[in-house]
Amino acid sequence: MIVKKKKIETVDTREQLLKTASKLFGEKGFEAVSTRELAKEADVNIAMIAYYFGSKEGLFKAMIEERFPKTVAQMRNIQKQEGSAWDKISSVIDLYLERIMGDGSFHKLVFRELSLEQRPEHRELILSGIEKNWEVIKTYIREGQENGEFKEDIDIELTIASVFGTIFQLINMPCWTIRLLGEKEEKFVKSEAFKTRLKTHLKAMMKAHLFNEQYFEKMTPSV
Amino acid sequence: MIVKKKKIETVDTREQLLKTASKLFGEKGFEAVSTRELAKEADVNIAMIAYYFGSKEGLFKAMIEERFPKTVAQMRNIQKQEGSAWDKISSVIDLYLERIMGDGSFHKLVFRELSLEQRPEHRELILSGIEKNWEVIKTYIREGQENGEFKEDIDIELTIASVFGTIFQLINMPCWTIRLLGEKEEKFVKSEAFKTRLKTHLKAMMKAHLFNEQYFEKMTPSV
DNA sequence: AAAAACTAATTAAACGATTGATTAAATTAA
DNA sequence: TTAATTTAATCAATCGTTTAATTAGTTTTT
Repeated sequence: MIVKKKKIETVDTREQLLKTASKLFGEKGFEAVSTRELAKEADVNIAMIAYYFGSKEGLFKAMIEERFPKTVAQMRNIQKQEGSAWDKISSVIDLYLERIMGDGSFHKLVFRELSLEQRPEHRELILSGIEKNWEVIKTYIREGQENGEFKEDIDIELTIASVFGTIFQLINMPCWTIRLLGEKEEKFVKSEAFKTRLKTHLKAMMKAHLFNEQYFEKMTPSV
Repeated sequence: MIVKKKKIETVDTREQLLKTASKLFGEKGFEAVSTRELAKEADVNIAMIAYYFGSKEGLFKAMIEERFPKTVAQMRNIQKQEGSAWDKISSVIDLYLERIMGDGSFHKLVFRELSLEQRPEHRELILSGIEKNWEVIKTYIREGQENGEFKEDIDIELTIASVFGTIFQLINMPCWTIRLLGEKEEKFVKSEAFKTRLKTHLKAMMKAHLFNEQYFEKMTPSV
């Protein structure tokens, strides 16, 4: 009988490490954060990293693995939704933006890791975690093409890249964004005003790009 | 009379360090590359880093500073060019894609640095180096709006973010790109076939997004 | 023209500091 | 009592940097 014998409600320590890891790795990068700094920020003893995760890299890996399941669940809800293909795509954009803007440093970390030629096993972990995100959009663009809502000659994959690319460019590099917009403070990028502006732009651009002309003229722009 | 007194034909060492730094920092990130590894790859003694650049960070800084002047010069040529606003934007997209795809790891490095909350003085250095790039596009979109070629209600700044975001998403994270496209090898992202595909998509999307309908109907799609 | 003096470039070795990881002892809660 | 958790101290390895000595090309002196 394999059972956990003791179950103390400490809870915190492990969770604190995961939370702090997400924050610091996102802000500074994996190698730039020392285990001592991480433990101190989490208010936990250094040895706890090895105790719970085996190593610094184990902590990194665990953090990635335990974050993704949430996002997949959210995507499922959209798939059940009724409505036009455009309505669904619009919902995906909304959901994705809410999620990313609510947790900036984790997504910074994720996409920074994909740009590095290190730790291929981590990249694989991440890719399989985010694959669902673009598969959903792909499905809806196809759906829109089949019922004549969208143009036939759309490069679906690169269109997906444009959606995600726009978001990440703006959210993951706030210093670039405020410079582009002539804003003063980086926190502007996290504001509701900016979120709305980004949604408006993305949807306007995607409408122009995706819709067939006859459909487009019939539409009442909703934004 | 200010003259170089001694001129030994060593030359290489300094340049080798800059070149290797661009490559390794781009591939692995600044902190992940040790001075020993860098010196070995450059086939140069470690002490040469301090000798020419003062420190590892000095090397990083010098590398950034000495790379940007080239790109600014290229931009100037486009500004002289005659033609419609769209022609100019099209040229900027072409030029920018050629440049980035010809030197992947430097641009990886640049935009990774912008996503980090470290070394603010480096970020400032980079931002002032790339500011010209988007200012040019901004000018041309305005030009197109003024002569009726483009729509009036375009979010110019976020449109720029979409152009750069699309490119960086695809070029800086090749593992993501080949997964999205169902390709096998990462070198596909550097191929001429992919470059053409990306240009086609970007221009098609921007045409739909920017052009006024009446202009758009008159146009003969050139791609 | 040869020798000496000079100087920039390069080297191998070592510096102290910090890294990620581990230990054995102490503490905690069931 | 017992096992899970936490602690402080320490490990060897590696980090970025510095040093003192050497090489090689240039200039000056003889």
